[in-house]
Amino acid sequence: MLPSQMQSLRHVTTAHLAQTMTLLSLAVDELRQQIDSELSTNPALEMLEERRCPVCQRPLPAKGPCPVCSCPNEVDSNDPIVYISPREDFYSKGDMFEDDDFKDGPSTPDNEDLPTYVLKQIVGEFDKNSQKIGAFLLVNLNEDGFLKIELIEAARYFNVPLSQVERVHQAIMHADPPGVGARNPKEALLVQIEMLEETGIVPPFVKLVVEEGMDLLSRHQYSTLAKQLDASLKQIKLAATFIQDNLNPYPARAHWGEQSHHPSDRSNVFHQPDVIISVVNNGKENRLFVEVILPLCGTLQINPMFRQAIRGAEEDSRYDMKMDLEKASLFVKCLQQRNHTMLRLMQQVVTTQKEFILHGDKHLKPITRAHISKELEVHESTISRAVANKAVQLPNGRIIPLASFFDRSLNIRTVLKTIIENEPRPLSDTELSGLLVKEGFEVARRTVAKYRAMERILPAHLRTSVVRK
DNA sequence: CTATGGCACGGATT
DNA sequence: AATCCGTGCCATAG
Repeated sequence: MLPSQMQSLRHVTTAHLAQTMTLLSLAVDELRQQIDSELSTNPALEMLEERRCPVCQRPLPAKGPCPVCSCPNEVDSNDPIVYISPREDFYSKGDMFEDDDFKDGPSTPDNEDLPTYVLKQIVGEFDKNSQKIGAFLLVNLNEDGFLKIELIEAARYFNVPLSQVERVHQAIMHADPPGVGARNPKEALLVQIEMLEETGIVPPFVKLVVEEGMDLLSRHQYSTLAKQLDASLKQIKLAATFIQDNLNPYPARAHWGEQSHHPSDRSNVFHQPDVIISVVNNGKENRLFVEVILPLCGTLQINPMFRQAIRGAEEDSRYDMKMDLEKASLFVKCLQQRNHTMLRLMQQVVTTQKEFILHGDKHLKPITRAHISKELEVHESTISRAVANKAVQLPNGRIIPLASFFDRSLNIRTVLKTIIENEPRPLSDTELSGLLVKEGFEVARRTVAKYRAMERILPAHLRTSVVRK
């Protein structure tokens, strides 16, 4: 073997490592870009257009949904299903991933197609029929994101019971952006409040204000409002600022983030999850269904024609072609490795965090990347890369960074929140610390303060005592 | 005097 | 090696 060839080989193997690492740390949209560019520059690569059902492994029809495949394919065990999914747009409407680069700023739901965006989030939960209903509803949104038809109309149109339409409608409103598809600002706000209640503390009276006093609220007549609701002016003002800061009566006008948001907390809003977790309620047991999104609908492979062409090629062009071939197979391998790692990672994470995924923040187990890396027998940095910049969508529609699965204090914080919610008088940090220790969480008084800050909970003397009627 | 927020240090995590 | 996080000490506000 010639030294130059040796060198190129070695070069290739180190490149292999490097590329695997970079691929691993890419999020879906970045990965898609990468694949596209590789595909267009390297003639040795080709894509085999093919979609297989992830569960039953049968090829899918070119079009049409198969989120949870319709062939009942029972593999019963309690283990979560984890698989690599081909591309997430079950409803492909043309190719929305054209060359329209990121030049015109980050993609917001505004320049995406809102109906499609929302639809993608809910298809997993429903059968074909309900999906159609969802699509129908979403098409009939106005520019503010409100539903401009009555639910009954939809029910008549599809000839299904109203309750079914209502279920779909609920799912839509709970998708991102929260409250989309509501029939009026009030409904949107209520949905948002409901969703916030799951994760954070909503000050007293907020709900009541929205329910009873929308018009007064919009006219800033706080004192009247206070009288009417039998609350203090302070409480009403608190509620009002909360509404202004955290809620959005017009869900589709997505100028939601980036305002007075404190530096801590509040994950950036990810619009494209790398992993989607849903529950399959297969009769008896809730089984988790995890898909790692792959921005491809087919298999990447070496073009066999290209191999042949090499043999008949001229001597001088041969070298270049060989390099291309090397690069192509390298890329494919790296991609496989990435998928493999992601798969194992998710398998592990989902298994240990099942409770959290199903039942909320309180059940998050404080796990570290180091721990996972030991389980999987890979280097810590591998896990770090795999976790970084990724987003996962939970069954309830929330999209959170994958890193939150490794939050060391989220569980304590939520316990703290519930304590504060339930104790009738404002407790000082010291008292809270004591209570937490009783629950089995050893935290110093100072730390309680930090957690409070993270959750944007006001200090005791500014907290209004809980409503008592 | 008590309750909190700020700063900074040390150990864990990445 | 760089960063994050819990915690202690101290100053300040109520």
